[in-house]
Amino acid sequence: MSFNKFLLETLRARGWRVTAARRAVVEALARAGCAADVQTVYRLAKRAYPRLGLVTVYRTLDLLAREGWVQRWEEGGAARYELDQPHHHHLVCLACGAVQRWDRCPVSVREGATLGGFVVTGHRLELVGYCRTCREVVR
Amino acid sequence: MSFNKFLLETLRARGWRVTAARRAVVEALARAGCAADVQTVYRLAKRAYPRLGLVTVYRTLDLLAREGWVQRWEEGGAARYELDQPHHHHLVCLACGAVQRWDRCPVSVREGATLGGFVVTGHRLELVGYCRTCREVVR
DNA sequence: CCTGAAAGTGAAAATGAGTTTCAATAAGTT
DNA sequence: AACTTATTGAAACTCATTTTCACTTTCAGG
Repeated sequence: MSFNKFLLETLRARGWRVTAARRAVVEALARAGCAADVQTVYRLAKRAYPRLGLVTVYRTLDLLAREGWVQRWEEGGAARYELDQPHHHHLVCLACGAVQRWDRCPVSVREGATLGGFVVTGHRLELVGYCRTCREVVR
Repeated sequence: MSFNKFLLETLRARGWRVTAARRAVVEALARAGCAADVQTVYRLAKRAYPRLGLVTVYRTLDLLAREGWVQRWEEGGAARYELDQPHHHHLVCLACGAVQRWDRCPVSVREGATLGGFVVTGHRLELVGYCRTCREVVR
């Protein structure tokens, strides 16, 4: 809970208002864990603050992304968000679509590297394959 | 042109019909190069086969992806496709959205590796940053 | 070469994620 | 408490993608 408070207070310090809707979204995001889609965040947040609108979830996630508190990425036609945690990647199951977090980084290109004029500021890696369950079921 | 023929004949051998629409899409895809969006493929293919419908482009790209001839990935709300070429990755510019192909692979996890029950069959890597042009303009 | 069953097609309508608009509401300053 | 202005929710909208369905084409078998 302390992290959420810090996040919200930092937002306030930067001139944004701290509202019930934003509090609910931040809390939902923290509970949702890795790579939650908008609907999941919406459902969780609405539990704590029933008159929350979906639009506000989009707006808040966008705000948090622009302020650097969450990462945004796309998978299967819908965006996913997660609180900006220590550098990690994702294991995406081709059969069931489940996303697992994986804490190692097997990418040898570091921030600031220049590749023929292109300056690298970061990277996104997804390892695709089959999760333990689907591995047995499929094929 | 020979590659396209091979692709189409292989499809036929697997029981799919080779149609004018599919020929046009495959040719467009070959011309489009790296990471073409659906609209680009559609525009190119329609030149060769004017009564082509957009729906058929979606369907054909989907077929080719399922048959393993093209890679599909998502970026900025619209899917991109490209003929499955030798393993490579993409440099995505945060400012202008341009996508460049990059032929090296800095990922040390190989196919077949098992990570706590998850079997890796492949990976997708995007290096994000600023292209030569935007690097000078932005900031 | 014909022919017919089944696959494939295009147009239009439907879906669904995400965005915009706008009048009403609430945060935080005075 | 009053006031200014950011924020909100609902509804309408946009745009990529999918579905439906009546019509067309492919190609295996004659």
